[in-house]
Amino acid sequence: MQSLVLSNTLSKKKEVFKPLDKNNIRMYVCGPTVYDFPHIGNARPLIVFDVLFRVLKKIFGGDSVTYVRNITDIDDKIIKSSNEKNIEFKKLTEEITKSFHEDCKFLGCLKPTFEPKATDHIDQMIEIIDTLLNKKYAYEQKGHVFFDISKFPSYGSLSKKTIKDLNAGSRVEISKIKKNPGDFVLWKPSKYNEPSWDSKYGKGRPGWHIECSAMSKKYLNTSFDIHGGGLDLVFPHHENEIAQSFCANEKFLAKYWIHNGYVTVNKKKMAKSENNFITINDLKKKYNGQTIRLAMLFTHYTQPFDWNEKILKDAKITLDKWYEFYIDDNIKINENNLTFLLDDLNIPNMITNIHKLYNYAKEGDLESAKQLNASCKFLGLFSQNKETWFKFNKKTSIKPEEINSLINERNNARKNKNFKKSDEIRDYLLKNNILLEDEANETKWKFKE
RNA sequence: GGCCACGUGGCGGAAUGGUUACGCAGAGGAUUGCAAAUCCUUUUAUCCCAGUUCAAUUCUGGGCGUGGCCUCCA
Repeated sequence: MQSLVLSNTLSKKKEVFKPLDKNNIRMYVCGPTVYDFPHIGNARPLIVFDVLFRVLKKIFGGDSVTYVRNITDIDDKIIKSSNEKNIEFKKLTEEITKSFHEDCKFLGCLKPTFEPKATDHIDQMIEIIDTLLNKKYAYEQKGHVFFDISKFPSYGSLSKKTIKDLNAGSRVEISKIKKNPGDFVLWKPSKYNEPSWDSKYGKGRPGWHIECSAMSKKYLNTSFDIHGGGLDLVFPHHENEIAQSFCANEKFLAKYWIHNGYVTVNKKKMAKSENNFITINDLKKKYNGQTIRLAMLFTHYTQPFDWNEKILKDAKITLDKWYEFYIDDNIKINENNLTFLLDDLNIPNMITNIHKLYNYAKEGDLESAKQLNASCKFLGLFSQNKETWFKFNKKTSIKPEEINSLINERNNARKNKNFKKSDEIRDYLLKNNILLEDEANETKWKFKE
């Protein structure tokens, strides 16, 4: 099999994936901060890295891949949101986590190997902070512990920034208690009514980035293969993770840094703060998870994905076609049909290939139909059987018996050349989402949408 | 202000130093009472200007445009 190639943010190039240990492939992907319901921008990394997880398992064997996706269940936004809703922060994070899990399932994502929570790893975070303090990479100031970025010369290597550039036009008010404006907090004091943990630096809570360094270390060791997430995490989150992990462990954190492009709306980044987001919850009411999944896979993961309804319609039409050849059997994908994914997860090319398989299948080629199924299943599609798929979300007020009797009535009218009546019946059914197809010997019906 | 990414037909979207994918939509035809479905055929594109080259959409430089980051963000 040809080797897997991935776009590495670190080198800004496509690189051949060479595992640190081919019997133990390790991938860490930044999961959600559970303060609000996930939107489709959040869905993209779930889907992208789910496909990568499947590819790695296929290449190296299912038991040789460890995929960690954390849940950040303590941070300022969580505290703010729980205060606003006047509920305990644990209650909020549990509710959002539950919803998040439903969304993952809805989108056809496999469960990661581990899904650690930040609040279960406070001790591990404190351990790293201690190390950084001892090594003088961090300093204490009024109950805070800050990472001193001036002590880490290669700070900014991932995001191609320099400390000098960062200071040039900062839009954030410069904190007086930091040595450098770019220093970031490892530990901060909590107010009396905020969640807090005891530490030698005082009662407080961890800063934003330290949880990922702690959890990746615990589950994947100090160095691992792939670290992934959305493009907006490159700076400062991943940059800071690199700094603190490297300085604490004196080993590189991850070899391949993989980032998915933004989901945009009218070319503008989808974000909570822009108020241009659509939650997965909202979408559930209207679309099947596979439709959303395929729509997102139409675009290469490094490119921006501009959200619009036309793409969902295209995805639905495509799946309707492909599902005609659904086979209820577990068929293994062959190498030819998988190679597209090895080239930096070129799913658009894989989809083109599935269209070709579809055309051969239509000509009666069973092997193509089988590989169409295998390809779709590999991408996490075809998670329902054919019958359930075509019934999904179909609404009509007419009972099947009535449909059949109307069809009979119409066909009688057609025999008597009473086309006015037959067209009336057809229009009536169409208004109720029933589309008729007259074949040689019988009239078939299906849902229009 | 600094840094970065992107610009392909009506829409979505790959790829490539030469032969210009693919899907949706559109057009014409077959078929049909008319449709639908199906089948066949088919139109339309590489932001602009230079340079390198036998040849550039692809490489280089400049311009224009759009977007992103500069400690909320997937």
